[in-house]
Amino acid sequence: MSAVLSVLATKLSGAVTAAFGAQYGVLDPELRAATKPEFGHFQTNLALRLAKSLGQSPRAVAEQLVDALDLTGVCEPPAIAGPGFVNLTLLPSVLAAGVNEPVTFAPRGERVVVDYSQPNVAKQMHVGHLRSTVIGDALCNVLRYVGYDVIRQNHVGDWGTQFGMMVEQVLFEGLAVGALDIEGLQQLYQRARRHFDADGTFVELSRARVVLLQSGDPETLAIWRQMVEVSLAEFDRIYAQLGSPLTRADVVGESAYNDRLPAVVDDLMSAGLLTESGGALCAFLPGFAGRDGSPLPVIVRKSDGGFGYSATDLAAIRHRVDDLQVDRIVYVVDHRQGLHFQQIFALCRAAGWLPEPVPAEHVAFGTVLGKDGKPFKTRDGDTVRLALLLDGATARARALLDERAVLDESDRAGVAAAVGIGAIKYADLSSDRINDYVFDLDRMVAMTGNTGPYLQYAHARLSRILAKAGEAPGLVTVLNDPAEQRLALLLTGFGDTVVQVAETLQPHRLCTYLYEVAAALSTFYEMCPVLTSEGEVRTSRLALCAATRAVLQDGMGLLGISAPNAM
RNA sequence: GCGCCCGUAGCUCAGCUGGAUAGAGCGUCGGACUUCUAAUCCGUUGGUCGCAGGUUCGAAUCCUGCCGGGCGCGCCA
Repeated sequence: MSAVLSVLATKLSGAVTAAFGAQYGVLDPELRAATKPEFGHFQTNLALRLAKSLGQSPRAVAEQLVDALDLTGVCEPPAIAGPGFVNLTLLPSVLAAGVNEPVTFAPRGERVVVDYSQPNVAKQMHVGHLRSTVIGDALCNVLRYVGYDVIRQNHVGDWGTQFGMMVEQVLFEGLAVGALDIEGLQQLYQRARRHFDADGTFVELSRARVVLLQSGDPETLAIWRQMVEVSLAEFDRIYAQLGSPLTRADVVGESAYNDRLPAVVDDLMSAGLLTESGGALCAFLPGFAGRDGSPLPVIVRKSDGGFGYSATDLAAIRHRVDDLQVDRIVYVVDHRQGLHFQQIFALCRAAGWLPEPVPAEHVAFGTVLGKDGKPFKTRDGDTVRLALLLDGATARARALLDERAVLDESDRAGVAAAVGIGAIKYADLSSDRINDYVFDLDRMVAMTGNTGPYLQYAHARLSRILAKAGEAPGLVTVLNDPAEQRLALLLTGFGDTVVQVAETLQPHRLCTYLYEVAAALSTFYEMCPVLTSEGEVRTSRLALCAATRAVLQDGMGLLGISAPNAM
């Protein structure tokens, strides 16, 4: 809570205690942003809440509350309105102090793992990975900002039966894997798949090859490593283009847990949590039922003796809790895996691997759709390559920059990338992640309304003003114009908004907030001349510009969107 | 069949965890550039919050039941 809000909350609680007794003073002061500008800055609904237990009318309660409330030096005299709302309006000086006060968070001494992006070796990254990566980056930034020690984990799909098949196909073709690119790998996979479906002998060889891989056969591992390397190199390029901080150091693929899988089975077995069913080792947990009402298993070890993805996820949780000592685990994975994570979390709790105080959260997100309302694919039904989408957005941004011709040629490429990529990211982040959304470049790059470019434009305007002013900004002291007050009030809410995002893991709340700031800035920009104003007003407005620019820059930074100084 | 999610203006979405006459953008229509970048701003238009009950001072928000849509439900991840 911002300093201003906590002062108000304390005063309100004090007034309630004084007027009605200590038993009511502990209530949530119900401080909310005013619903309309004419109602002031904040409102409290305490009087309505208290009316019943006190056996008095809400307005009578409100009057007593206001009588007991001393807000001298903080607010205008409080006003009672409607059925019993108490409206509070901060003094301009208090509002100014709130803007001047920097937002800082002390380290929490808590560690969080964020598991996200999760592309698959030998497959092109697609829009699903885009969502996970963009949302995951934003959440990492926000969590770190509010004081968490953040560990990124990219749980790359680099292990499993398909690699036995692929290695076998490589040997069959006598292929030099290192010479392939990601597209070549994907085609190799498809050839292997067809081979596997058509040739029984190849099936046997593939299965044997999986065993060789998992038991560490040098030749098999060498080929597998080359496939991983080709894929990681491609992921590195995409992350760089996307502006994601993910690196090789964050990659902890499924293969990393291979050595720990037997222990997962052994320990579950000792704990009496495993049942043999159809040759597979399964955990049946209360509350999970399948299609016909029969118990739904978590398959920990498959009937062929291999480990499934559940075993890997279980091992990962143990590693994170025991070795990384985390206090919170976050998975940014599409919503279709909701049931899977419920089962994994429940099993870990049952096994005692995931202590009660450590929350494990599935940050679910919806599907990216094409304009036809179906999952986003090419006309041929293939997944759309991420690199091409990013190029497309950047090209459109470039076309707009060329048209406007405000930037030098040499600056346009960099800004076009920032704007194009920013547009895609913002479109992904700005509505509640649980919703599906339609990938429509036209709309994203239209750059009008609630879009990334709108925020960037506001920031660029501020950068220009501050550069032209040519002086270090001072402090906000004068807030007379309604446009100034509106902007200042919004700026004081930055810290609270970021905290909310850290709690709910919903980045769109930050988007909504930043859009409101940018819109308020635009109005201020129209109504209040800065450079041509004089004296203290000019100084104060410059400071307000600097504060707004800082919030926009920090906020976009948290979203993973860069803010050019001109566009 | 069971479970999770979604349903708010013509379209795309918010709605701060129960508060005032439900808000933005796009679109429509009408204004504002010799003035800090008009990728902007100001005004206008537009809703039976899927439907029906319930809870209470008060419901888009919480509960129940329906309707419509998406997704998931044993060896893929």
